[in-house]
Amino acid sequence: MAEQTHWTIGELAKQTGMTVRALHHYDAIGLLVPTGRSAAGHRRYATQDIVRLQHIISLKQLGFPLAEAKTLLDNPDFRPDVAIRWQLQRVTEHIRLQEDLRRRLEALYAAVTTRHEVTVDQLIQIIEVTMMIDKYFTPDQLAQIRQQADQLGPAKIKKGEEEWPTLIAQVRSAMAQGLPPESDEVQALARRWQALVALFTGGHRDIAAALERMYAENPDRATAFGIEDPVRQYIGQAMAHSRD
Amino acid sequence: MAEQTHWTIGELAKQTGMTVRALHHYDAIGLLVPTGRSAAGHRRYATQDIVRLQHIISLKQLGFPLAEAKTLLDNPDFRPDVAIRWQLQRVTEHIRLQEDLRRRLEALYAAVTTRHEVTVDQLIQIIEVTMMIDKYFTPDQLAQIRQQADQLGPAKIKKGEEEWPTLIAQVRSAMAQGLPPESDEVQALARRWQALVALFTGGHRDIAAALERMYAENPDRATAFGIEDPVRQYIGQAMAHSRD
DNA sequence: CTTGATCCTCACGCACGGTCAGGTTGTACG
DNA sequence: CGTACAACCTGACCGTGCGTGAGGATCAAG
Repeated sequence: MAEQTHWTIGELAKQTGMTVRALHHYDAIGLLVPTGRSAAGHRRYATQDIVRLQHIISLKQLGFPLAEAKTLLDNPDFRPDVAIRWQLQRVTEHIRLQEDLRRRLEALYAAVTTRHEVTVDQLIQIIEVTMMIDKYFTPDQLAQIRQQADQLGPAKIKKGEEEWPTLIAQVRSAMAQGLPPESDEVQALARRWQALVALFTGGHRDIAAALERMYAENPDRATAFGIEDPVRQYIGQAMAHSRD
Repeated sequence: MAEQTHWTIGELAKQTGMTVRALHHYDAIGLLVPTGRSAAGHRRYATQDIVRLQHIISLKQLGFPLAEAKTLLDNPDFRPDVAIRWQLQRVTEHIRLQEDLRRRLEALYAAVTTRHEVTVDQLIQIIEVTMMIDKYFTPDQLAQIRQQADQLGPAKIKKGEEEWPTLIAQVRSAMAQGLPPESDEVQALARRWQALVALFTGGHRDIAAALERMYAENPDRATAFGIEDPVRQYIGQAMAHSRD
């Protein structure tokens, strides 16, 4: 019962869990060229080929590209620690990006499931809003906003949201009547406006500023919320006056 | 100064930050076919094309494949929440796999940097050991092992590791003398063996069992550590006897 | 009319094999 | 010795999302 000294490609595949096609590929790119061939051209793998294949599989499982596995295995004077650290950095960076993505998808999923029967157009709207939010607010600020929302609770949030249309209508009406921003009536509206903003921003000045910047730079979005540019500028002047 | 109503491919690319080549590609796969062409065959993009491109970019940033973006944009009656949840699952699963990878790479990096001047062959050895460890121990068990290592501190670990060769040599010598496993001398060795194992396993029976199984199923690895199969079986009998 | 920028259509390349297609060899059985 | 059937061979296209030319036509400005 002599030990087997060479194997066919199918035997090797079965032993190692690779596919025959993969081994063909490794042969084609010079990563694992079998030691011999039979008279009819069938690949014959010897012990050293098996060892090398094990090495290849190990490196592959660590996410190394095949080309780099080849480099490593062909130059024994390579610095493994450098290679590993490099690979580690690649993977870490990749994970960071994917986690950003997951956060966005989760925010999106939450936004979509609170409404029902969302159309694709609405979905795109929501995507663009969440993207924009990521652009204008820092992660810190987002965390503060969430915290403030938790403190308020759903009921108060709903009440606050419902107050907006009324307030905007009143501002628009004041503007139509030609009332100056400094007038007592408009100043009262400006105070209510600021209070409502503070309700959601938790009183953080920087968050309110980022919000203002977002609406200023994206008038379309503001209009979608009911605030046309003139309205925004009008109430902006009134609030600026009250700050003096 | 009339509003522009159509754009060339270059203008669109500059506006949206895409490359001309990408827009060619989207045209080729039918994802974004320009509304018109000039007499000479140059692509002319109209307003609705810009809107659609914005949508495409949004979906792409969420990691949707282009084919799926096409499906979504072409069937307005698609269920967005389903699509998002599906995408979320894909991303989550992907992150999980990448994190497994990172854990392995970190363990590997730690193992490599504690030695110096690691050759590729040694690297492969280490990779195979860490892979095997992941196979035989549950994450829980690995955490317990790490905890035990932290409790011991580097000095005691080193001392324990240095004790192994001596002990193995004594066992081998006892075996060569033909001492039965039940003899007092061998029983003493077995007790020291168990104590040494317990030092690293923190006394957890399941971890010791997994370790035993790992060595039993990978005699090569055991031999590399200095424990040939006969030695392992001999001391195994001695320990089994002492358990009765 | 010339020039330089922009546009067009092929067509290959990348990583890692999956998946046929069409043909040859190896091996076990009768 | 013939016949199956399994296993092997090479060659080629496919998917993902474009990058990167090649080689030629068109556009806008001077």
